[in-house]
Amino acid sequence: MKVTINDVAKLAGVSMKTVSRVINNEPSVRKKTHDIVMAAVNELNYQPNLAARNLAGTSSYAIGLVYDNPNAYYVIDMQNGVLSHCRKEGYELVIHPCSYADSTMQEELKTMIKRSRIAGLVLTPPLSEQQALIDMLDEMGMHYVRILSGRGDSEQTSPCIYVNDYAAAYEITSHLISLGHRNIAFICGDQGHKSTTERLAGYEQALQDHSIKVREELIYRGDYSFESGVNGAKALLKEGNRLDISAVMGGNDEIAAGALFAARLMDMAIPDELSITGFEDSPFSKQTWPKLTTAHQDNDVISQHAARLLFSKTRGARNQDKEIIRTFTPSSVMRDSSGPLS
Amino acid sequence: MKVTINDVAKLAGVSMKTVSRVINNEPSVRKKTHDIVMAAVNELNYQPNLAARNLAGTSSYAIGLVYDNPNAYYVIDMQNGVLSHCRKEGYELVIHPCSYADSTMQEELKTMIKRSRIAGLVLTPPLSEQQALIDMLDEMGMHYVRILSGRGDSEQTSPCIYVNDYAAAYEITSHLISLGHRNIAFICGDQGHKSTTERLAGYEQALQDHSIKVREELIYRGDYSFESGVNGAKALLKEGNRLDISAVMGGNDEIAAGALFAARLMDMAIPDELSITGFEDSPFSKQTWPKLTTAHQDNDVISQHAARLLFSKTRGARNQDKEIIRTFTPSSVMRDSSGPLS
DNA sequence: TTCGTCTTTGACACCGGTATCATGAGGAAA
DNA sequence: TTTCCTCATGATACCGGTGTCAAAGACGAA
Repeated sequence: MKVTINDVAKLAGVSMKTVSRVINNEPSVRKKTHDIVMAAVNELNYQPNLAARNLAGTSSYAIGLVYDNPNAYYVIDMQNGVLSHCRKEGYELVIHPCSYADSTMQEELKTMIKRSRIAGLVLTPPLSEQQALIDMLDEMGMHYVRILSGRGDSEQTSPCIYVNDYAAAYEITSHLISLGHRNIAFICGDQGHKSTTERLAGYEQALQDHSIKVREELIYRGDYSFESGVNGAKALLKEGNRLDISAVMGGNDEIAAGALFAARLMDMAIPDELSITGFEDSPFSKQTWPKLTTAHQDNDVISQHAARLLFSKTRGARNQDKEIIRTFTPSSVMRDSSGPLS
Repeated sequence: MKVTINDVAKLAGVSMKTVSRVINNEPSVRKKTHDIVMAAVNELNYQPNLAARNLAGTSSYAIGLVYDNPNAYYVIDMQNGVLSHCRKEGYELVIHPCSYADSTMQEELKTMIKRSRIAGLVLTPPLSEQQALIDMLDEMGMHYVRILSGRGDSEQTSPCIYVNDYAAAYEITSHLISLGHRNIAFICGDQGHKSTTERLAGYEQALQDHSIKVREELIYRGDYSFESGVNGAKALLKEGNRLDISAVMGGNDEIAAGALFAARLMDMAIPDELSITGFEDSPFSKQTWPKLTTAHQDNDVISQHAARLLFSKTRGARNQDKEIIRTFTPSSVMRDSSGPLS
């Protein structure tokens, strides 16, 4: 029933160590031997036992994906990207959802790492921003790759993948300005998240570069939820406020969808009376009415890159230290929820 | 740095086998010994190495979640439910997304099972309906729990969790009828999926029970996508069709959202001119305008139950064979997309 | 006290690979 | 041909637990 390395060795007429060498692509194996062994591997349909490898080897064949993100689409994208790389390399993926507000989170993560002998971690925001967590991992000597909101200008010593939310927000804001908008409101996501700060910063910089004053009363601080979008839009657009808002930028698509909902409640025509934009290009941003203008970030590519980076650190110390840091900039997608100032 | 069972044994002054007995809750360990060992375990913060356990033991400490479902919310719910149980029991979860249309799917799954020494599987629809897959698992002697669309009336020998889509569709249809609707259209999801058949059957039965003839031309066969909802609604509501449709039931929320979008394109007021209903109660069904009437299925509970069922099969053969089958019936949630016939 | 029986504990092989180091084979230089 | 060196291969310990079976201990009855 189950085929072990010994069965392969016997069939190939070599020692098990040679089989081990072949399946691990180690050097010093004669081409001919290699072929004989591979033939045996294929004939028996041999699959190395992960548990045995993890137990015997110095580094394990499992990596972890740690996240605290309510966005199902985001999580799935991350998983799929990392997983596709794992399969290619014969690794296992251990997913670890957790809550960054939970005080036992660090201990639980530590436990998970010890139990499963994790070789490396992919950290997604906002966990990737938690210094205490990073310190713990450094102390443990764990390998990790962080996905962060940022501009990639800092000199990191650990591998990072930056998502340039600043530039994306700058672009969207500029777009709105080019459409004639001057009174542009911004509904922020969770306070304390780097993405919130970065997106807001991009927005402010774009305004300033176009000589538009940043007005604090146009900034609503909420969280990354639909409800926050509804409430933010209601508060900003309330009659009597006289803020003259002609465009609302949402911190993400959910917020934008909420703003859309609120606008509908207030009988405002989108985009004629009000432009609304989102962030992240979630699938549902194409399913709202009207379809959302937003910023597309390629989570598939990002997560695959993260996995690749992690493997290059984990495996041989070959081609290391180059391209430890990489920056992805989301690109704006113009759809129907934004239009010229009327 | 890393604590092994031997360290614990040494500290407790017993043999490693005794420690093994204690952490596995085996019988025949004196209370006093048990306490001494546990004290040592806690003091050293010992975590048994999963790889070693998997390698040495007869059954492993990993289960798999197999799915082929484009709905991110659904997948996340399933994962979380199963995962919460896994953590409780000290198991690892191996997620295995795959495509049921892919001819290599079965081989890949087999490979995964062999590599990771999976103790059991949770199968979600539509994979859980594939007889060839089930046969393969039976042949391998794998444990599995299936989540299926069905009414739980068949005499299954393997553990199943039924989601009674039939009853849910019946309920929603009846609701629409009670609102005065007579010409109710139905936009189906993927052909060949059990949920499609069941939901359609519930719809038809409800019509018949209210002496309304089932009209084939009111049934649009598409798939579980937003686009399908758009196209279906367009086709059904096309001017000149003269079908007199006053309500459209979507096979799931995405279809319903698509129908909503199409209605908007055609300038139809919802629910005044047309009622629309969905299925599944995805988060975005609360975020459309108007909010969708739909059927809520408790995926958290379902997936937790699936995991529990699997563990009871995997572990000791203690309390087995009772409640191999369980049926959950989604409950309808009335929101704003459905209203009385005007 | 002594014996038999049941309970508790320990010694040791084993799971299926990897790591280390020794050994054998083959080729170039002397 | 012999010597030396390098490359290819194999023998064996080991990773950290579990399973088996035998030994030791506890306890009641004779």
